[in-house]
Amino acid sequence: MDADFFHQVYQVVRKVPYGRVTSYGAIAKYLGSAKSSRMVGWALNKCSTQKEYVPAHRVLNRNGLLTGKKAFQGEKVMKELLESEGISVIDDQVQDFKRLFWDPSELDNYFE
DNA sequence: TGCATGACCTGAG
DNA sequence: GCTCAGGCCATGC
Repeated sequence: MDADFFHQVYQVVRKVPYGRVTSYGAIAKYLGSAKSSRMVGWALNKCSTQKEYVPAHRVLNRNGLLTGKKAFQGEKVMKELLESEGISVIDDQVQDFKRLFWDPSELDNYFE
């Protein structure tokens, strides 16, 4: 059972569609702990310790800002990854973030 | 054991 | 509309 808050974050992030991005708050809220949005960041910070790869580059803050780029191997890696998916990133700011935003609640269709 | 910090969000002034 | 403060849980010294 993936009762672990961290593990749940990883699962949700892994299910983020290609070319889409989500926010820490959305994940936290989806997990039922909107106030614990900080933990989402911590979870992703440890994502490197996980065996399974976690597309943390698709997770941004509420403003669509690449706040966690520092946690990556290279600060530009996150930008490269996003651009590689067709997402425009300017000054660590995702363009059309509102449009590319993907809410985890849509997973309810696949979950049960 | 206790204080401080961290990839944040929400509410109130 | 913008700014300040509070809150959440976990990790580090």
